[in-house]
Amino acid sequence: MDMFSHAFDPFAERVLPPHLGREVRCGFKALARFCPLGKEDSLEFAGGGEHIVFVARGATKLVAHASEARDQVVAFHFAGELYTVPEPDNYSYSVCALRDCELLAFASSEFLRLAAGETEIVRQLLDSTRLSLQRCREKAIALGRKTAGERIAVFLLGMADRIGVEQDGRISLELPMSRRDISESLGLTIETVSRQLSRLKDDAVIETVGRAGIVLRDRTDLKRRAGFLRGAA
Amino acid sequence: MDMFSHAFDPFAERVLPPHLGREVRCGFKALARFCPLGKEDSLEFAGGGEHIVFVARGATKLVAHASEARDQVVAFHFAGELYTVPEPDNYSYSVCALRDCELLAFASSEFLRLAAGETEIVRQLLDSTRLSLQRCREKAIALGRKTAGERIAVFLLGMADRIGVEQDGRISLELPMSRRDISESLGLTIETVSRQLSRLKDDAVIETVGRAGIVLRDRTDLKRRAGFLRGAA
DNA sequence: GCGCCGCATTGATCTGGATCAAGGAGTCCG
DNA sequence: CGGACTCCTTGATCCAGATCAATGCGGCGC
Repeated sequence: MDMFSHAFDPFAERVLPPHLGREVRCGFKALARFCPLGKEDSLEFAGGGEHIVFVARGATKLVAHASEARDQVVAFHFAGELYTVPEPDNYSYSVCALRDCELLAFASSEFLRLAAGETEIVRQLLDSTRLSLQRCREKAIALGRKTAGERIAVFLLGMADRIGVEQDGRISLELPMSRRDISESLGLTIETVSRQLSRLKDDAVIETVGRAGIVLRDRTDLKRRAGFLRGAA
Repeated sequence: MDMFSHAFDPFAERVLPPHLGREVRCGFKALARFCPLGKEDSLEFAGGGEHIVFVARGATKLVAHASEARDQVVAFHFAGELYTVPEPDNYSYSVCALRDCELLAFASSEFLRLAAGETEIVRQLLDSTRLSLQRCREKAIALGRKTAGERIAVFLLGMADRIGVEQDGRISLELPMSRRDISESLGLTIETVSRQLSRLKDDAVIETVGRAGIVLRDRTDLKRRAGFLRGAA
């Protein structure tokens, strides 16, 4: 089986309903642009227009270019996730591979035209969009009202939920993004990210394993440091 | 005609397709909770679960309670807009009237069940959600990477697009929200908001009319001050 | 139209995180 | 296995915006 089909299958599995007619299915297959990206490679969508991206394999960041040398990471996405890349407006956006990736990219208008009759696909897209909105709102709350320490705690808890693996009672994660990516996601500098992680290590809340590995030693304490009003325990 | 119908009609007009069957239409009418709110009144959704809100008349803020005395305004919404209020998770959310309002509130799960077969309604909801996501991403960029002056400029330009009226060649707006609301939306303090507005007034970029009135005298200059990379002119 | 109240403005000072500046340590490649 | 390069950490200083503290003034009630 070729690489494209290998990437398309998980998309179909996750987004297209099983009973979907052969023509529509082939329509999506024809519309999908297969994008293998090496680590650090970017997808630019210079052609304008909104796009829909599916991560078949790997991990990506969605970056907004606010101005010269001021980028904001809008979201991280992992294998199996579907999301929208905005049409360039006040900012330009690009998708960048955190590690080797296989993506499927669709022009949003075409995707929606194909999906128009298929409620389940529209519903799937709605659910993905709602999840993105949910995460974006939480990010806005963190950026607007949280201290550096709280943002790091929120970030680690979120990553633990998404890519953490339980290992002898502890949650362990392998961060695919650099300190720079984290700082650009949290509205901080790399120095501040580093200092906050060091503090968590000094306070025995986390352990670090090499550059990317993190083990959460005390999740309760981390939640407390996240400064949530609810579920503070 | 009663107040409820008066509020339901604009909802039906905007969200429900014209050919929609009588039963489904009545289903929505039965599901809608009519909420007249006085200025400063809040809708709390203590019952948990996600909700969908339509603003029939008035203007609202969606507020997240980050922690004791630290609220973040997630979004402002005006008449005719449809949006989702998240289920309480790490934060609790409430909808607050900026002035006298008439809202329709729906339990999200029920709304989606009713809409399940109706692609156009799901599509309408998708479009609303995409717009919310778009705005939320721009907010995240502003909160993560922009200075106080830039945030105020972005805010004024955004409000001008949404509620501004052209008046002898100038754009004039009547802000329904207080300085506190603005500061809680932009991740600043009321003092900083006030100082930045004073500076814009001193620099003859805007005029103020009473507490709420703003006239944009030099929109180009304001765009420059917004620090956009694209369309900087 | 006048006086009161609460929001808004303005000023003085403080501070969390940015910026500037060296080192240190993973990791990759030969 | 070693060398070097890049990313990360740590330390010193600075500054935008927060905080603290008085007034100012628009709008509403009487």
